[in-house]
This record gives sequence, C-alpha cells and structure tokens, in this order.
Amino acid sequence: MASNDLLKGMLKPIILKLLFEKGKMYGYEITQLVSEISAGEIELTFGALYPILHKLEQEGVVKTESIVINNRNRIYYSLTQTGKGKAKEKIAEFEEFVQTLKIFFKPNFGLKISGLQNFGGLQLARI
Amino acid sequence: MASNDLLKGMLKPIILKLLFEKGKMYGYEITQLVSEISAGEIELTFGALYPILHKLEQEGVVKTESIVINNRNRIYYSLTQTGKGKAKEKIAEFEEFVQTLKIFFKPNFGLKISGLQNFGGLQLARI
DNA sequence: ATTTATATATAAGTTTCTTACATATACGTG
DNA sequence: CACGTATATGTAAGAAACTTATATATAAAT
Repeated sequence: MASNDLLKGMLKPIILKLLFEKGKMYGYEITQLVSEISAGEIELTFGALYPILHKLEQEGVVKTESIVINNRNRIYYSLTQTGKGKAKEKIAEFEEFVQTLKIFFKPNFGLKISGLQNFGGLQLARI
Repeated sequence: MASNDLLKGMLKPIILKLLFEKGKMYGYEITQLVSEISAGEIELTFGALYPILHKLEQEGVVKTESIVINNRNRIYYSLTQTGKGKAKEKIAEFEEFVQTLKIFFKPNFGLKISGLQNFGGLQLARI
C-alpha cells in the first residue's frame, strides 16, 4: 500500500467520485471498490470512511437508505440533488489538482528553459 | 488555488523532488518555485515549509549551508547522500500514487467491464 | 513614508487520518 | 463444532499535517 500520508485530503473526493458514478453504495462496498480500483494501493479504513460519510450526510451532501440483506443491516449512501452539484465541483477540483501534481515530475517541471524563453517573440509553452 | 485539503501529505514529496532536481534551494525560493510550477495552484506557506525542512534536517535527509546575501541571511538546503536515496524512494512512491489517483477518473475506473471479463481465456487489461 | 518583496521562524489551533476497540451475522473448513 | 474469515457498521484516543496568526529584519520601489 502507498505511504498512507499521501492519502490525506484525497479520501473525500474519491468517495464523492464513486458515489457520483455508481449512484448508491454502502460503506463496506466502498472500501472494497477503492481497494480493487487502486489494486490494493489505497486501503480505506472504516475509521476514516464512516466519519466522512456521517459528515457528508450531516452536511446534506448524501442521503441514506437502510435495508436488511441476509439478516444483516446495510446502509446505502447516495448523493442528494444539491450533493450532486457539490460533488461535481469537488471532482473537478480534484482532477485539476492531479494534473498539477503531474507537472512536478515532468522534465524541467514543464517550465520554460532558462535562456530560451524568447525566439523573436515566440514563447515556449508548457511541455 | 486548489482546495488546500488536497495538499495534505503532498508537500514533503514535492519538496524532496525539487531538492532532488535543483541540487540546493533556500526556503523562500522553494515557495516561489512551487507557486510558479503549479501556476498559483499550490501556495506553500512558511508555516508548513519550515517545520518540514527542519524535520528533514533533523532526520539527516537534508543538510544546510548558511550564507549572507545583500545583508540578508539565506539558508540553503540540499539532500545528504543518504537523503538522496530516501528522496528517490519517496518520489517513486509519489509518482505511483499520482498514477493511482488518475485511475479514479478514467472511464469505468479502468476496471474490467462486467460480463465481458472472459473471452476464451483472454483477460481484459486495465485501460 | 509606506508598501511590497525578500528571508526565516514559532505557536496555537483545526482537520484528517490511524489504530484500537466494540458488536453481530454468515459461511467455509478441518 | 470450533475457528477463522468475510460481511457490516460504528466510536474513541491519539498522532500527524497543515492553517492562521504572529514575530523579526533588511531592501527596493513608489
């Protein structure tokens, strides 16, 4: 598994993305899918997951639906109408952020090469 | 600027990557370069930066060199020999993690399409 | 004279996550 | 039948990382 420190701040947008794509999911299912998608790289623990889900519900971003399957309780989470809008924003922000992160390991960080910035008014763009 | 939450855990690997590429840098310079590279998306605050640098020094990952320029003190940070090895590891981890993050917004999360997993033993790979 | 840029640093507080604990049913295996 | 593993949700204490506010000091620009 990836160094856990790297996860900070990523869990909420990942959960929102999953709910946005899948429509509705229950907690345990989310942990399994995150593990599957990331090929075991990201292990979303319950201690992290449930507080996030509860907070999202409290904020009105997600709503719940409780059903009993095989004598076991299962709580489905889905985005509310307003939650869908917020999720879209967060997902866009997240995607933009990942693009930004990628720049940090491009050759020369995608910056113009010093001394070659200017060729008769031509500007070198980001690689 | 990107939602600051997203930064958590990313600052240390970013700093290590910069030191790895640039050889030596001072604190203020690091904040400026991070801002430039990320086109203002990431603002590395001093309150975050200096504690990280001090901790890295304490761990023997970086060493310092203090000089006076224009009557102002300037402290250069560079990776130690052992620090270079650690930095390489962290950078590799970081890059792998960014690749993992990218999967979360691929169509179908890069997973096999349900019901089409198996074509006479052929396995669909990640997209 | 005042603001902005350069330069380093600490401290209080908040958020976020980890680790450990708590509870309960279902299923497979020796 | 006992035991472990999988399924399912949850709380609480603690650690780690970052934000915000504060402090200090010089140089350059307006």
